[in-house]
Amino acid sequence: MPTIKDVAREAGVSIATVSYVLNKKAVAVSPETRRRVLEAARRIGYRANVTARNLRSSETRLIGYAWYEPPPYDAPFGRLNPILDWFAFYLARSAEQAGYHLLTFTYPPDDPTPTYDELIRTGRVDAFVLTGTVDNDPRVRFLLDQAFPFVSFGRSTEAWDFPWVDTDGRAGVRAGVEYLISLGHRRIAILGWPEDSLSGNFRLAGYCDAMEAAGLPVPDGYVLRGVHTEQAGREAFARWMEMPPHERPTAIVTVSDLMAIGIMNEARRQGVQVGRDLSVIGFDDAPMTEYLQPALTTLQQPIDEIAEALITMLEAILNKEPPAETNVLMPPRLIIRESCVPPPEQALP
Amino acid sequence: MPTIKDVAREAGVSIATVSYVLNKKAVAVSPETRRRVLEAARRIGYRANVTARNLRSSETRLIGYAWYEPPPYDAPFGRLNPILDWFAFYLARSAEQAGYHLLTFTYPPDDPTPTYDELIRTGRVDAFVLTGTVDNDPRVRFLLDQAFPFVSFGRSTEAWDFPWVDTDGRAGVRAGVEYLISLGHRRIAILGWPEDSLSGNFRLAGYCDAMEAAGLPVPDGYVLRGVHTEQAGREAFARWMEMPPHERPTAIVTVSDLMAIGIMNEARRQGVQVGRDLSVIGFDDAPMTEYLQPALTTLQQPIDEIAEALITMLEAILNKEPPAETNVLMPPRLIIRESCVPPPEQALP
DNA sequence: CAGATACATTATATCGGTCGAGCAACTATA
DNA sequence: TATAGTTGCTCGACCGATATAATGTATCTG
Repeated sequence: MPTIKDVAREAGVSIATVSYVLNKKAVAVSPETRRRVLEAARRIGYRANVTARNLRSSETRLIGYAWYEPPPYDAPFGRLNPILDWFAFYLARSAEQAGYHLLTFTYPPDDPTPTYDELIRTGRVDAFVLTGTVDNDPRVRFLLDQAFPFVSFGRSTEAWDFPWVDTDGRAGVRAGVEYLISLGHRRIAILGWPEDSLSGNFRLAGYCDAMEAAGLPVPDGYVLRGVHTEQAGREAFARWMEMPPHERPTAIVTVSDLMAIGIMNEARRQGVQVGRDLSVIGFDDAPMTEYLQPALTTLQQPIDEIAEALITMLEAILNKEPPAETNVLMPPRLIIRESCVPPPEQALP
Repeated sequence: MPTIKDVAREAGVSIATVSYVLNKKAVAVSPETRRRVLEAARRIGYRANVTARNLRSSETRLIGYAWYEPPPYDAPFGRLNPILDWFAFYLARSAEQAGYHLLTFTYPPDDPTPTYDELIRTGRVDAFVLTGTVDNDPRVRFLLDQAFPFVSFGRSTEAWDFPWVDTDGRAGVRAGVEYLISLGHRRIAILGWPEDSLSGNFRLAGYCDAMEAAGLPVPDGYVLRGVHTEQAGREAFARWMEMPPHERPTAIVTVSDLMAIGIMNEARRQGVQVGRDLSVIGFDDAPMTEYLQPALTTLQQPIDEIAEALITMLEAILNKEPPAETNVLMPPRLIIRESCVPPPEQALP
């Protein structure tokens, strides 16, 4: 590969001049010299070596992004992560527009900090983007502690002040419930995540908002919680079916497509036809959900916009400018498909 | 961050000695000095700066891996890429074990070479891993031309000699068809990809292998082709339903889960019950396919092993050792679920 | 015409490592 | 005892950029 020396020799100037011309800094260079340098650089196909540049400027122009460690390959429910693959794509693209690249790495799920620590100490990256943050997240704690630049897709412990962008699950679920209400539903139930799930609780709050605003009752048993599995969806549906017909929900909101699928599957097994007798809303717009029978109405996270907002935020931080905003909520998009219909005349069979 | 100078000062030796100790090179260092250096490095938490090391050794320890450019976010069928997200994870993990990291980047789908060229010329990466290679792939051509190190998940033009690992789609589909034959099927059809698809043709060849080996006829109309959409699956099924009942296939093999879903959806629409009246096999084991009704029997690509094999290959290439093998086929795993059953007594309704 | 000023360009230190060459001090050999 | 070889460590070039300080040259001023 040609170096700056080759360009200098070719153009008959010093390497400093070449550097000035190519970096268009505020140093006077005669038009003739500039032309000669540019021409020489073009001719020999010169491109500045990033490693050398990075060493000099003590940066890397690399943003660390960790994959989730998936459960063992054949674990049930293990291979469902419908959002993050695309998120990484949009993140990479936004980063490139800002002159950065993504360095993707993995870490053992039990203890992430040594991996982050090593990347910091060896000067591998300039910053991190976190995903899937939870309450009391050890990565957030560690990076805050180290005062190392990062942004996060997702919130964490409320008292911690750090830059994040998150899907507004509360507003999203609220919009979903309002949509059901607009279809005529009054008996709407929700299947959430366990109580220790931050985002699960936000989404649940959105349900409560909408029900309260519409003056609809939330009877005992309408709010169920379960882990992120298809099985949990089946079980929740079975529980609702145990209620007397005139008390059963006519519509169900969930916090994930996977759980919505469980509900749909169990409903079919029990002879309840989703999209006719029952309405269901998922969350995530996972691949394939549009091909379910009926196609699933769901809340799509605006991961493209989230990625862009995160990079904008990170850029400001790395340039030591004050970021415009450091806590951004993005409303999900309600993707209307076939699984929601007006409630049937009489209660469920 | 502490540098090698800090360690040298702390230990009372020269930076060269520190370097020798820490890199355990074959240079004589007294046990006492070694101890002092190690102790000093430990005490101040020294880790060698990778940028400096890389500049000196003119390498980056980074492997470039490009994402597919997905179609616009809301394009139909656009967000289906069930394999590559996990592949990237396994690739990153294998790379880390070999002392490398993954640099992920994107490129405009119409012209990938400038992006690859830029990464090469700026010395951003040491090598590339390609995925989704096609016949006459411009990236393969370009990298071969530049003699830049790379390995590929997937084959390309047969005459080109380059290192690749691929799923043995032929063996996989053959195994799938043999499984159907073992269930008692004799009228087995296949839905493949258009003729210009390399992997589609390999998979089709596996179908022919199995049918021929079992002495089963392949009547006109049993081999259909279509693009990678759910719609293509629906259309293929409709075509088969136009055949006289006693000629219709009792089992269908496909080259992708998405097309299998199309077949299942159209079958349901026409009152044919998959998993009772008809057997269907997919390809990929996409997320969610296990929750379809019936759960889809499919061929799972061993992407974890493929990623590992690719990195092993690449490591040898980068160390300028002759790689053990440069063309490796990995058989897919047949994931048996509910969509395949013995053929019904009489022909399809 | 000396001296100041602006402009254009170059020399060189620097970033933080690696590694070949070289130098003491000590041991082995003739 | 002189020479050669070994061991243990240091010096300094080098990787390829960037940026500061210095230098050379032309122009302007008094």
